[in-house]
Amino acid sequence: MLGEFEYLLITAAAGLADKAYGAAIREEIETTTGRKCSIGALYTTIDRLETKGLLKTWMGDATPQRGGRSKRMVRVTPKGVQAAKAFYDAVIRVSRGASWAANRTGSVS
Amino acid sequence: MLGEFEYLLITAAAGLADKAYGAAIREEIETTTGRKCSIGALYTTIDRLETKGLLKTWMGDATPQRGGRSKRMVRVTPKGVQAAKAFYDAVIRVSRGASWAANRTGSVS
DNA sequence: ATGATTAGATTTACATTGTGATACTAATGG
DNA sequence: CCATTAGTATCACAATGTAAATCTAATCAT
Repeated sequence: MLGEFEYLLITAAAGLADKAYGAAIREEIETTTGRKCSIGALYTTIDRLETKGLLKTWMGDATPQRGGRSKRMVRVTPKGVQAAKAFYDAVIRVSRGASWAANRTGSVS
Repeated sequence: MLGEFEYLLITAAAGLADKAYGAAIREEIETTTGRKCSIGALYTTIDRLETKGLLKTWMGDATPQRGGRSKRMVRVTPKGVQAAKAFYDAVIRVSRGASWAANRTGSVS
């Protein structure tokens, strides 16, 4: 099963689509969660997810800005999407009936 | 932030209410998730959550059955409920827009 | 009453995941 | 040609997740 931060990372990367690369993903995570995302957390997790085949990464070209360095681009693989879905479904299913979860019927309006 | 298994455990315990004790929680987790819950995972996590103040436990009396041993009863503290809610909300918020998440508006039917 | 059986809890050791701190790399601007 | 800067890489450690084996005491059958 995915860890919680792994899920966050995959979700952020998926949302950024072809604009997904290390620093941008970090930015995204920080804005959507409101909490700090350390550099270490980011790249070690990217590495691990790539090893597991849930992400694919490659070096893109540099930002044409002062200091712009070659970016590590990220793409979520089908297997990654599947794992994310499994995580999400598990949380929803388990939470059914919990007082803190919106009392959903399972059907969507 | 809570880990994923910690969330599972709190949710199961909350659902069982005053019938929540080690073995029952384990049973609950296995049926709602469909995956094995090892003994070690269970009690070490209970210990950790208690240390963090998210659970309170005490020894109850034995089941009046052959081998019935004193049960370790579990109650989720207000702080525990709060942590679970935070975890749940974080997952929902972050997943907004993800292809694998049901496209919910935030309102509930 | 005594040993086998059994529900349940505990412990230990290790694997996986999460995180801060620090260092590296190369392009740009002056 | 060096200071600055966007971005990546690495390291060491903390927190979480898990399997396997063991302990405990109440009941049952004899």
